[in-house]
Amino acid sequence: MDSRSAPRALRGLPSWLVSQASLTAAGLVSGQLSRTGAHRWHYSVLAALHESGPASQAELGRRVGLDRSDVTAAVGALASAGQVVRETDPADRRRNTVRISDRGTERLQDLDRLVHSAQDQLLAPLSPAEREELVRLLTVVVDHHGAVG
Amino acid sequence: MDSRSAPRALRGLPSWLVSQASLTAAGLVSGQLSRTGAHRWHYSVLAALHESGPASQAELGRRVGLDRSDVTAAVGALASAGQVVRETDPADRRRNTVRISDRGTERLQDLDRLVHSAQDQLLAPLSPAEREELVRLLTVVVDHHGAVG
DNA sequence: GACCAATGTTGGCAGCGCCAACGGTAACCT
DNA sequence: AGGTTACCGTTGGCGCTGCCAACATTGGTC
Repeated sequence: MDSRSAPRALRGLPSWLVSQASLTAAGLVSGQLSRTGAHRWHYSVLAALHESGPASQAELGRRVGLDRSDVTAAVGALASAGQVVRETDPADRRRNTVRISDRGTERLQDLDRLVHSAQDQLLAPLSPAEREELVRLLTVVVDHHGAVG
Repeated sequence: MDSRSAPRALRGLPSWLVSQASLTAAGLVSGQLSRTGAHRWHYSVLAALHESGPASQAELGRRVGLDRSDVTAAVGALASAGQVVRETDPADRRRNTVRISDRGTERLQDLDRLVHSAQDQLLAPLSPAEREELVRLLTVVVDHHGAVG
């Protein structure tokens, strides 16, 4: 589609713009990650583990905004690939403690490069100052609804 | 989820922010529209027809960024509800000319109110100037990829 | 001990964007 | 005229996402 031909009623709509932007963003990120056969939650989960340390699956889901059921699948896949270790927490046998492995850390660095290059593609038409401002505004919006709604 | 607890690696990612924002935006819009049993493409299609006049389904799809197959379903539903009239173009019998009906125009006004109130909810934490700037930045990004990619 | 809450897992659902294929129609071109 | 190419609408399907319901297990609470 040539988005510039879209109705002004849509083009002026923040929800429509953000949805279109999200679509192209997802395409760019997936495009980059697919070069190594990775998916988006791959990166999210590894990044969360690397940054905030081991966690239960439920906790992990809260961090990155994934449903428990989806975390189960994600962690399962990562564990099969040896990028993550899953063992039941002896202190609370309901929990599975998940921690990132060395291989997972290496993997994360690869994905990091790919994801960031996708960001450059996405924000290509914006100046550095504009990119910063966009991130700021989106953060305000997301935080507001993450906390309130 | 409390998005403020998300890993900084994700929180700083434009693609992640835009995806989260899109998700809440879609939720807000759907929430509003669901009060009248409408969907998002309902509004898109009616708005496009109202603004740019009758069009074939393919043309309609190009305008609002919908696949031909999805336009078929959307127009079908709108036609059953009497909000749109679909008749084969005598000048080119491949085409279905779709035009908005009076009932469709009324309907559009209702949806317009609902959609705009959802925008207010979405942008609640932003000042008018910030809202304008966000729309501008998103428009630049969307236009760039709509034209290039 | 009885009750409630949290966890992980499985299975399913709906929306969205996308693609493939088909039959019907139109335009082009030699 | 015929053949090729391209467009159109329709149907059916696929994959990804986010979500919810159920269940069994385990922990905490009264």
